[in-house]
Amino acid sequence: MNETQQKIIEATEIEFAEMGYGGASIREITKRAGVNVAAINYHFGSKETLFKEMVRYRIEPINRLRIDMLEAAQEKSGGEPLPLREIINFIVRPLLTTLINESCDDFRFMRAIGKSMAEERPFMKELHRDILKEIISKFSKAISESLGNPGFEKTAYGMHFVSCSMLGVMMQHRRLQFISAGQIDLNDIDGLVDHLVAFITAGLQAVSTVNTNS
Amino acid sequence: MNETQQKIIEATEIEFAEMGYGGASIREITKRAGVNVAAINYHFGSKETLFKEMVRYRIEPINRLRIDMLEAAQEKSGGEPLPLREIINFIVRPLLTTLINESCDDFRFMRAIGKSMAEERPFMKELHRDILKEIISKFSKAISESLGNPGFEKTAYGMHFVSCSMLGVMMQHRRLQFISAGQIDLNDIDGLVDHLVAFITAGLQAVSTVNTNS
DNA sequence: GTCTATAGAACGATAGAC
DNA sequence: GTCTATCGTTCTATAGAC
Repeated sequence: MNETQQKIIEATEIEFAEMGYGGASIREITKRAGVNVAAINYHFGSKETLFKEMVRYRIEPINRLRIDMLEAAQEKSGGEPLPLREIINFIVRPLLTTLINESCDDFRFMRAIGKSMAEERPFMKELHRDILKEIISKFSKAISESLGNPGFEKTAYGMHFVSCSMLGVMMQHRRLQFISAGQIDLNDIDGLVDHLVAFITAGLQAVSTVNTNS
Repeated sequence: MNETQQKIIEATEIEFAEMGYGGASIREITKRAGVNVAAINYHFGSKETLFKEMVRYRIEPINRLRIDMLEAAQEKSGGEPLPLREIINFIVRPLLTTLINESCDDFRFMRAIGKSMAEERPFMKELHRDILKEIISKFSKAISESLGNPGFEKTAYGMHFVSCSMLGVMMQHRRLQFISAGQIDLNDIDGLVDHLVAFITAGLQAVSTVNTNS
């Protein structure tokens, strides 16, 4: 990827995070990137493929990291189920350490990826289904085993809430500053990861043992 | 609100849920509602005020319910802190029972409200700040007391994760069907509420006692 | 590979007839 | 209150000069 393409991707992230897919225009993106209007169609083919490229470009390294960490730990444990907290850490930490980057103080990586996951346009839903397939199957198996196979329904609710929490955290990150009256540093990755891992781990354990009266 | 306005609001919810604010056009909305293009500007003034009206129209009854339930329980307890699970139930149950309506099988209420909360346009952020002010202050006080006042940072992280989880659940509701391979009924409000309340309550308790090494 | 110019369609909003 | 017609703008995409 050359310098022009990098500048376009960066401008796309900002524009997408702020305006959504429908509100982001290639004219604004090229203006922000300081390149010509025709550059997007030349380098990426269309608005749609530009946004798909941008999402892949950010998500795929994260998922590779997650799977590597999970498989390394599984190999080391010799087939024994891993502690739940460790698995959740493999999901959360690569995401937040990659997407919160101090050199980018607007958190545009996070916000853009969050927006893309909330996007209902078919081409985006297909993209995410494709990107998340492997990670969902591997992690839900590991989590289910760690919880002692609590059953299909509880595992499904649990996995759902895990992904919902992370989506919310990505989309709403800057609200932490508002909600904490400025006392929490948005760049404190370890603080956020530690608290979020604790939240999700305990939540998941509770879901797997919830007593439904039905 | 007359019949024409109702039809416009309903069409706006669908269009907004699927396309976002930037992608939704008043032409598509009026076409879907079966009314004339000029009807939106006549009845609502502009695209912006139409979307604001729609959000208020759905959220305000929910927040009134939540606050009534909280204050009734507080009066009954005579100033004693309420059990955490009960408070979380007051936040979650009115939201999901109001937004999941069997007569509306596309879950457009939920998805539209979720999208509106993820919207970064200033007029939407202001609207939500205004709508959520009272509820955040009352519930964060109740939650903090119920947890034994764990300190500012932990309360802030906790409240943040509560709202993030609910936002994700609103936006991603239909993924439950995919993630459960069709085994979970999307209209099973009690099942969803029971599991989500368990998840959030346990998560919040864990956050309030997390041991950060910093 | 980068530009200008423009085609062709869709946009929000409104004026004015009925 | 509801319509048609239309203004002025902006959109994605591309053709063709350099």
